[in-house]
Parts: sequence; structure tokens; C-alpha cells
Amino acid sequence: MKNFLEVIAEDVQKAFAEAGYDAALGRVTFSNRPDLCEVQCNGAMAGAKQYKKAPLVIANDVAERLAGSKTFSKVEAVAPGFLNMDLEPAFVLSYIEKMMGEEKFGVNAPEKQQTIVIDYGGPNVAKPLHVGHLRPAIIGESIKRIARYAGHKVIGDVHLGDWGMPMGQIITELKVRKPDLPYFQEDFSGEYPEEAPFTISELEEIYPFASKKCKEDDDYKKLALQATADLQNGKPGYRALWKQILNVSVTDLKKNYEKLDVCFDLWMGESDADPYIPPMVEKMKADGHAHISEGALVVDVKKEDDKKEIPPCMILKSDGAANYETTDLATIMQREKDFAPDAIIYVVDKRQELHFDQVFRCARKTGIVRDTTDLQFIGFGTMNGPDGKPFKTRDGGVLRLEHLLGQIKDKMYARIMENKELDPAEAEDTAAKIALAAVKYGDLSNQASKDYIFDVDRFTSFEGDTGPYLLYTMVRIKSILAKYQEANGALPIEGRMIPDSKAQKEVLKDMAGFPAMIADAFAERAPHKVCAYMYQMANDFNSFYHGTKILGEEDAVKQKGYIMLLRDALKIFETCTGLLGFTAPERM
RNA sequence: GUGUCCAUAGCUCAGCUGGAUAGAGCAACGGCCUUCUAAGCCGUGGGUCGGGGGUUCGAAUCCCUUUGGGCACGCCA
Repeated sequence: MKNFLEVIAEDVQKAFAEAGYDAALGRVTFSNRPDLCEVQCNGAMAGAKQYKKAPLVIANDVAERLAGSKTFSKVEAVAPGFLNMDLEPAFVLSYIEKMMGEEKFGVNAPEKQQTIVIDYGGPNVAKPLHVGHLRPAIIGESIKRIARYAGHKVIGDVHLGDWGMPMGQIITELKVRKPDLPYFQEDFSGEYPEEAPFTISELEEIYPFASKKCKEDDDYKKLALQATADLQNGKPGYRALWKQILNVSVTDLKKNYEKLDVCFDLWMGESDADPYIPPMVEKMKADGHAHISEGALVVDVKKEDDKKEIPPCMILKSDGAANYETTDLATIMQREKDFAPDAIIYVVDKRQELHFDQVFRCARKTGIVRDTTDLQFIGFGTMNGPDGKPFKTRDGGVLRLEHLLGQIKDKMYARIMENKELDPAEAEDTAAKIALAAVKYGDLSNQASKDYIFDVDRFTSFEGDTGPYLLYTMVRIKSILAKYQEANGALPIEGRMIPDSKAQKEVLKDMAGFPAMIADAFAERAPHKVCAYMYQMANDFNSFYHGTKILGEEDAVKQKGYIMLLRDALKIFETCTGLLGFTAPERM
């Protein structure tokens, strides 16, 4: 169905046309002066030059023709040429009834469904998730959900860092510590054990240890480089051991992402792109795109109109090894082959913009990507502490994600137990939900591209524009619906009412804006628009809630109308929290 | 140095395909709980939209310039 403002604009456009003006001038927006009107059209001013008439004259011509409209309860032309209109409550209700009758509340299936690969996360194997992984996970997950809701086929890929030097370092260190393992016996011909020879905590200790040792000890580094090469060349023992590292790590990563309610469709990594590298390099050489520069194999990606020098894209390092540009390019090939996507979206730290610019240019120039595949870089800003500097622990280290979430959850737990008696198990679950909402909303309500200040105290104080405020609003609704159901046996499925108060009408108008908001949030890849929408609607709902007795309403028809409004509002709210990646508890 | 992003209330942020008096939250101050969850609602105060120029009937929004900051700039990912 058409979105709310489009439906309204139809009338206005018709009036413009009837009055002898270009119908396109009849664009309508929500008013920026709610004290004057609900919706406005500025087309008369835009058309003044074209028709050599005073804007007010045009506005009056149009207003006259809108006089009998069933859409508007008020139409007036105001100097210098504004068209100010109020909506007929019955018209608003009719839109809501239609919209709520649809599965996706008025959001249309796209004209052409796109296949979109979204690359977010990017954790490294054998390293715990830390706060730096929070933003891509939260933002990527939300963009994925919004795109999916908008009707597209979306594939979320974690794109693990599982193939570089760190793997060789871990293998080398394991060999030092446990040389008797079968993985290290050259002539071993049996089955390698099913059980991994280490736990995740050991891995997390081994990797930084080995990494540090490489910097201090050149011989050790050579061993690690050799191990990396052996692994990549397919040495059976190393491959088997690597698979164990991968298994143990991925199991742990999945557990942690699950706590964040972040779910990847694909757990592929750099290693999966490896088979694509040799043919890719051959093709680039054969096509004459790649050449040797300063010992490395590169592809020039400069363009005539560049304002700055863009360094060439490096395909192979001077030692012949792959680097991250290589794997990113090969991954594009792999995705093209597997999915032939319409778009690949990278949700990555914005500091990597130049790198992706080079990779995208190189992919285009060498033709490893189809012209129709949109390569999109969505760079997010840094998460800073309250001091405005990059978020660190007190002693300057990196904070593990699970510790951060744990701390916030504990705070929430303490807070809900303060003045309520709740079953500890339920309180635990509720605290986790509120904590997740606090963290995710705190992040997503900012524009992704900007740096933002992660202030635990502010997020956990949950007053005002926060996740918990939204949950609280939803919990209030749930509570009323539960009580109504208890008293009446069931919730009504029909009986919506024409709004009988300003506040109620505001809530309806908010709901009516849902499809347009989704379209906008998808087009802009902007979860913060979902946040802003929800917050506005929650404000209006709470205002309505305060002025209206619902369970105490004696007129049963009216009460039913209120309950329907609550049901509808809750559906919209739940859809929005679903898009942001958190859920509301039953009580809090 | 070059490029790029940013600068809006004391603080944290919206608004930026040009429209009327620039909006929220926090903090401050004042009201509202025998009534559906006060994690709420209602209200007050608080702004040369970094500075300067330009385009326009109209600029926080577009262009130029300047100041201050962040970030990036071939073999780490």
C-alpha cells in the first residue's frame, strides 16, 4: 500500500492539477509547526516563479479545491504561501485499519528483491571478543534485519579472521608446549583425535603469548612464518590442528554473539577465500592489470579526477604472500560465485575506508565483480569513553565484551530488585533484556558514522531517551493487555475507534508513519531512524496513557477501542525492537 | 603535507534532497502517585547552529574561505 503521506499527497496533487498547476508541487510533509497544523505543503512557494504568481494566490487556489475533502478537517492558505492542513480523524483511522491488516503493516514488498551480503563482525579466531567488536555486531545486525524486513534476501557473514600469521603463531607455540601431539609427528598416518588438545581459555592465553614472542625472537618468528606457510600449503597435521582451533573458537564466539542476539547466517572466513587467490592472481596478471612495484604485485587504482594520491592495491606482498587486500578481493570472488549478490555491504570501522576504496576499485577494474553488484562501505565511528577518548578499562586494557555486558546486567539486576520482589530467575532474564536494550539503543540511536560516547552510567540510569524507557513503555502496554485479558477472557480483534483525543490521534499518526520510516531506514542503512521513530511514538503513547483511563473506562465499546490501539501500538513497537535487535520483558 | 570526516543549549545527541519561532534527553528549577508500573507525565529557564563571506524571496541545511579537532595515507589486519 502507499505510505501515509503519499495517500495524503494524492488529494493535494489532484487539487494542484485541477487548479491548473503542476501536480508534482503537491508534496506533503508532517508539519514542523505542530501548533499550526498537522501536515503542510510548500508547493505553492516552489511554483511561484514558474507561474509568475504570488505564492499565496496559488495556495488559495489549491485550498479552495480541497474544501470538501474527506482527508482533511482543516485546510488553510497562510502567508507567504504555506498550505496548512489538519487530518480528519476518520481518515487517519482508515489508514491504520488497512495498514494493521497487512502482515508487514504497510511495508510493501520491493519491486525487485535484492540479494544482499552483509559483512560485519570480523572477529579473529583465538581472540576473545572485546568492546571493539560491539559496534559492527550491533549495527550490522540491525541493518541486516531492516533490509530483511524491507523484503530483501539478506545473508549475514561473520567473515572470520582465521587464515593469517596468528594461526602459524598458535601452531608454533603449541608445538613448543606439546611436541608429542600427533599433529606434529611427520609420519603420523592414523586418525587425528576428535578432542581438541586445548580449551578456549588456553587458546586465548597462547595467542597473545606467541604474538609477543614473535616480536622479540626472530628465530621463533621464522618458525611461525613457516608454520603459516605450511598450514596454507595444506600440511595435514597442521590443517587438522587448525580445524580444532577453529572449532573451539567458533563455538565460543557463537556463544558470545548469541548473548548479544547477533546471529550470522554464514560463518565463513578468510580461509574460505584462499582457493580463489591463485586463479585471481593469474587472471589479474594475464589481463595485464597487475604489475610489480617495489617488489610487490599491485594493481593501479588511480583515477583522473582523484583529489589525492590513491596508492595501488597490493595483490601479493614482495614475499609472495597474501595480505588482507588479497583476501578481501578473493572473498568478493567467492561471494559472486556463491550468491551473485546485488549488493555487498561492509560494516567496518571507518578508518578502513581507504583500504576498501582500493579494494572496490581494484575489483571493478579487474572485473572480478559484476557491474551490477553494488559494493558499499558503511564505516562506523569509534566508541569513546566518558572522557571522549577511545573506550578502555581503568588500567588501559581492552575490555572483554562479556565482562562489559556482565557489568551492565548486574547493574540492571540490582536496579530491578531495589523496589520490586521478583523471582530471581525472572529478574535475571529481565536484567539481561534491559541491559541489551540499554547497550544496543545507546549505540544505535547515534548515527553509525559518527564517534560516540559510551557512558555506562548514562545508559544504565535509563531515564529519557534510552532503551529501557522504550521497554518500560512496552511493559506498561503488556501489563494492561494482560489484565484486560484476565477480566474479559480474550483480547478483541476488531473495534478500533476514531481517536477521541489529541494524544490518541498523535499515536495513530505515528503508527501511520511506520512504512515510510522503514523505507527511509533501509535506503539510508540507518538504524538510528528506527530509534528516533520509536522514541517519538513512545513519548506520544505515554502522553496518551497518562490522560486516559483504559481499564477504568466504563463504555465497553470505547474500552475496546483503546485496547485495540494498545495492541496495534505494541505490534509496531515489537517490530521496531526486533529490527534493533532486542526484546521487551513481560515485567520490569 | 595531502585527503577526509566532524563542530548545533553546561553535557550527550537529533534535525542537513533549503521553508514559518532550530528540537530531544541529561543536568537545574516548579507541579502531578488512595486510580491501568512515577524507569512515567505536565511545565519553566537555557542557543550569534565554531568564525567570515556568498547563492536564494528564504540557509543549521548548498558553495567558498578560515579556525579548532578526529582519522587515514603500499607490503599489520
